[in-house]
Amino acid sequence: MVQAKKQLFDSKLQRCSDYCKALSHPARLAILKHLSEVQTCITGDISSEIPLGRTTINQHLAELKSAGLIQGNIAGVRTYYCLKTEALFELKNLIDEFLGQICCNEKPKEMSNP
Amino acid sequence: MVQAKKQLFDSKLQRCSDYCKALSHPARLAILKHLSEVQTCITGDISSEIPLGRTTINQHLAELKSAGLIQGNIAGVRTYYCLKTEALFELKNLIDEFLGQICCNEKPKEMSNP
DNA sequence: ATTTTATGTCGTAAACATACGTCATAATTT
DNA sequence: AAATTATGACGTATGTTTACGACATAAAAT
Repeated sequence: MVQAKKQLFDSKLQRCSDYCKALSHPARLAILKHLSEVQTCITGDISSEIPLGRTTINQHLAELKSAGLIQGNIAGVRTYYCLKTEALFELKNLIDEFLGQICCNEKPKEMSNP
Repeated sequence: MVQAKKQLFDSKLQRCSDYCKALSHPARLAILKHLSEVQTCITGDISSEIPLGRTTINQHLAELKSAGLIQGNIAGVRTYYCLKTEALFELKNLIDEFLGQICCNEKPKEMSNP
């Protein structure tokens, strides 16, 4: 395994990069956006919204699910997907914290510290 | 080209996913973090900080450069790298905007009007 | 002038990601 | 009971990323 080198890094950097990876394809961003608009919907709705084949969408959904950003609830023959807002907040916090550390000050109120 | 399908998506989603892709490896996050701590340094410093071979680091540096997140200034035999803060702010804004749209309200301060 | 140093370029193997077709299956509908 | 529908699982071709060794080159040090 060549990619095992990822394990050598700080676990916070790993989690942050994993979330970023989940966001690293426009189809996945479009899926998240669509889910936020309709709250919940089935796979078929998503694949008719987005210009990719159904199985490709399914693959992207599986990735978002394994990143923890969405969840699927099975109801008979359908699976209803929705956002996992806790994870989206965690992601936001991780990215904000990272960017705050390296550049964009995340807490512009705290002027009184080295 | 299979990946040409990316072109079918909204350009803002594309830019956002491209930035996220640049952040999708812990080595690249570690490089950005190191650069923020030392302001500027040469390739060799980075590859002794980070547990990967020099050419691998070079590859990651090239990716960060092509994403516009860092720049390298040649001085004799050395190349001094530093962060490009404008790009980091743009990245922050894009991600904040995206996450704000889908979940985490991005402007909790603005209760009235600009 | 020769050696050392810092970096970039090229090649490449292995692993992963992307995109989709086909098949299997289980719940509805007819 | 048979047909339809929605989805997941599997296979696979092509493309991309990751990781690194080997070589090239140009500046600096000796």
